[in-house]
Amino acid sequence: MKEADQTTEEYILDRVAPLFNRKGYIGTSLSDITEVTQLTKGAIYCNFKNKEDLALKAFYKNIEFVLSPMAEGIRSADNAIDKLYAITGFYRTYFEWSKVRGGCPLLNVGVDAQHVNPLLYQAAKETATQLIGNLIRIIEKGIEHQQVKPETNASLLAGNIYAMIEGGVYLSMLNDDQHYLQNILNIIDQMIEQLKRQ
Amino acid sequence: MKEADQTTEEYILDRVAPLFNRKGYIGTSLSDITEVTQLTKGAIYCNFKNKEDLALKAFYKNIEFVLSPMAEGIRSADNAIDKLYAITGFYRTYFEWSKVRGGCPLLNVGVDAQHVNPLLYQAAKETATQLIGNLIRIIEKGIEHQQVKPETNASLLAGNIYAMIEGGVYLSMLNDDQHYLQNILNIIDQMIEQLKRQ
DNA sequence: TCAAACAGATACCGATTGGTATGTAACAAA
DNA sequence: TTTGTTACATACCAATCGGTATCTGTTTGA
Repeated sequence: MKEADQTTEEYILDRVAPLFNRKGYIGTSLSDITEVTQLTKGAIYCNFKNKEDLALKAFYKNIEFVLSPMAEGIRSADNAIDKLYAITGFYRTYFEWSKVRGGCPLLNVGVDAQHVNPLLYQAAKETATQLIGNLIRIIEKGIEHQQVKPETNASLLAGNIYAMIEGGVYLSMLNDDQHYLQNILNIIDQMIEQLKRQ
Repeated sequence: MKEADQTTEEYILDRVAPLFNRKGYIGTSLSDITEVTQLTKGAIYCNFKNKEDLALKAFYKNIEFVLSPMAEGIRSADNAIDKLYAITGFYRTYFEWSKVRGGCPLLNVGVDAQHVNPLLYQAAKETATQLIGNLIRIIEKGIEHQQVKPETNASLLAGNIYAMIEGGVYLSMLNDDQHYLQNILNIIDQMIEQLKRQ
């Protein structure tokens, strides 16, 4: 079961994170957790303070998992426009990629936890802020290095792009049809093209 | 408590619907329900088959409530372009309007119920299909009556608009800041403006 | 070699879950 | 007035909830 060099904590998180992503905080019970890990409550509470602690770490695990391929794509692009295209390129694979983990954890937790678990909700909020912040910085650097039109409103554009992406993700998940997300990414690509300083 | 001409069933739904919208299907317990209605389980199970039946009817109640002002706006516009502007105009009030009910029921149930309650999930899916369908019909009628550019892809555009709206709703709810939605609606208004057949 | 430390299993806790069987009081039809 | 029906309350059910105290077996350090 457990991989050779993996701690029990990591093993539990690996098994439990997709569960929380799918069924939400309240919807995931401790018996679900013991079943999927094939461990007992003793083992769980030895490695995590409580259910909330486990759910929070599972959320970060999910975020790290689904977004990990994006960072490399951004880094390997050497100008702002290509970095933006790297982001939309990444999200073109996102539907299938995140589906195996139970969908987009940012969307799931942001909606699920809002009136249910303040800590999880705060984590989702901060993650979104961070993602949009990264986008803002890319655009601003692009303006600075004269790759992007100087009149561009970076934070406005970044917010719009992320709203569009999450909306596309939502509709695609709801209908189990990735076209919604793909079509939105096409629109974003058009917006990026018009950002270029010629 | 109960309004004069209101049946007990309607009274229960009125009280319970915002609860389900906020806390989700599993997160809303029968004791939450009896507490908010000041009724007993006997009364609840006399008027509804079970929790699932109640949650489903509560969802439709929520949808009807939050979307009811939109229909009138659309109907009173006499051409496709103005109908589309009526939709974005409605969604400019949507953040504050839906907030008192616990946010957008379509977003909440679509995300909450997916791996938890097939019936609710299906209801959310069908509601989204219906909303996008309405939008498609408006655009197609606009093409037919030569108000909208004939080369417009109605279903593509309708999907994009709804994805953008739901994405804006999501980010606004997450950050408790309606600017995200407003900014997206500005983009959609630009898209509508470019739809005009001149 | 022995004791302390630790990881995990077992067994249990009170509280709460969704649901139901029965009771009761009000009303409607005869 | 009687009788059947309805609407809701009460009281109860087994199952499950998150969490903990205790036990056991292994590992580690002196």
